[in-house]
Amino acid sequence: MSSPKREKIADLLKSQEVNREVTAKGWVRAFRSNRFIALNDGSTLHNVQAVVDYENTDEDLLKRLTYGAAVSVFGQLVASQGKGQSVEIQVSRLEILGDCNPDDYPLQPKRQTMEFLRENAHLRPRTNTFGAILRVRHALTFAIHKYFTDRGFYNIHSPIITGSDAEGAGEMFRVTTLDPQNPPTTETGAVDYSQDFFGKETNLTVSGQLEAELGALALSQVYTFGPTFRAENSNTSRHLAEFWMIEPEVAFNDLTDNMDLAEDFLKEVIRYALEHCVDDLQFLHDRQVQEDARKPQNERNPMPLLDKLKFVAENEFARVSYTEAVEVLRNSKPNKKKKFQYPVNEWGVDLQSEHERFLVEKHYKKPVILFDYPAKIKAFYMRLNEDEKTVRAMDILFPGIGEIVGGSQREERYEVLRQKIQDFDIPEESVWWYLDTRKFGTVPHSGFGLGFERLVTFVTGMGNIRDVIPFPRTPQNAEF
RNA sequence: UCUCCCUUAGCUCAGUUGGUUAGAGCACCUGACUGUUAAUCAGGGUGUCCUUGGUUCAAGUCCAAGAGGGAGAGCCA
Repeated sequence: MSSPKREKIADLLKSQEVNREVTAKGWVRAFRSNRFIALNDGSTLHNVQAVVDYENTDEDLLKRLTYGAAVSVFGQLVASQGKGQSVEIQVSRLEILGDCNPDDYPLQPKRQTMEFLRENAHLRPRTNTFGAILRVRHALTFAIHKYFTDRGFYNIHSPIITGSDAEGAGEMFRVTTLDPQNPPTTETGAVDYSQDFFGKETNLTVSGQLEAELGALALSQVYTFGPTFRAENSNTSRHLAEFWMIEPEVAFNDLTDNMDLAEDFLKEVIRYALEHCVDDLQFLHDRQVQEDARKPQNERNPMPLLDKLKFVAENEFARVSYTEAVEVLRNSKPNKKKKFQYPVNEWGVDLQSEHERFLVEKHYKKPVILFDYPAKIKAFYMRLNEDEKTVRAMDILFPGIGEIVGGSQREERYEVLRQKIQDFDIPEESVWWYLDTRKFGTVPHSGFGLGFERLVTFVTGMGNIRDVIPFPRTPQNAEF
């Protein structure tokens, strides 16, 4: 007798058509009363209840229905007699696909810390929390591609191995095939990279922006969505050594257009998640409320997850120039009472985390777009303003996350850019191709970078960025 | 890289002023019960108290160094 084709549990639970034979496969989440299997296959947060006729089932088989075991059930999909679910499967045939010895299995049907689950990153997708995160992460990935596709952007695949080290975005990982024990050397004793695979020094990319600009100056509207690598020794809940970045770049856009795009984009993908991840976000919302209840008042989230997401999706972001922000900070209570570790006294200082948090969480109480930063504290490629002191840069600051987007209008004037490259001590020959775009048919253009994991952290309400990527890469940790 | 905090059973945690034999819940094992929803009830403790050294009559507890983890800072997305 052949069983019907396996159906996803998400589909079975939605099914209006009962009293038919179905097959479900998944992992046991609970086995209650020697009778009820809570079965999960990751297609949804929810489990399907499979009811076993224990009186007519081999006792040894029932013993193998342990937490984590993989099973296949075949039987009638019927309306449930119990209260917790509308449908269930009356099992007529049960097969253990893979045993799971509970003595050795690290996961348990109870609260486990995210730190512990991180050490079991190979198994944590099987937990409710991590399953929900992975499904939301996927939905956001799709929403991003959809957003840009719907608006006529083209996805550009920027290189992962790069010969350019001019981006200035951070420390880079060297890519080489030379023998680390005994590399070829030049006459001066330095490593001779001309004998390396690419005939020069190469690194993993820290940003696809410069390449995206090349695309935008031909296709007008492009975006990258790829992995980036930073060898910074950053040990925080907001940094990864390997993360995914979205970098749209639009020809003919000025800084205001850029801010409009970034704000609309963020709201739209958050709305998409709210609409398409109802169960998972509700679960993460409840989870956060429970976690908050364990914390002291001052460490709790000021707004529960779903309210926070709706608030961001529905309200205008505050747009504040750097100059205004410095004024606000200078006259702020914590500054006057010397509560800031870094007091704000003069125009030109870089804003610290504590200042950004004050602006977002205390003063404006909503996402803030800061723009027109002092040229001295920003990258070489940003468009110099008429005051010659500020550049057309913008950062979007989110509550709890800090900087989620950093972007700018790019310097499109050849001579000005060339001067900036000199001022920043960047060897001109390493960016000749970038300068070429300003020599041949240059136009004003703008773009921004969004750290994907920071977005996922925000949308899922997780406290640590290492818990929104399947296998986090951080200093001293590349397990799995 | 800097500052602070943590490390006790498989997991989540308690452990008083340094004082006898190391504690709970969950998980697990044994049994009972069986339409349960974190099932329930009875019984069972499974331990290199992170490591090393020190103080002390006595260290899970105090001190020092190291390892691992976390939070914050810097850098940034």
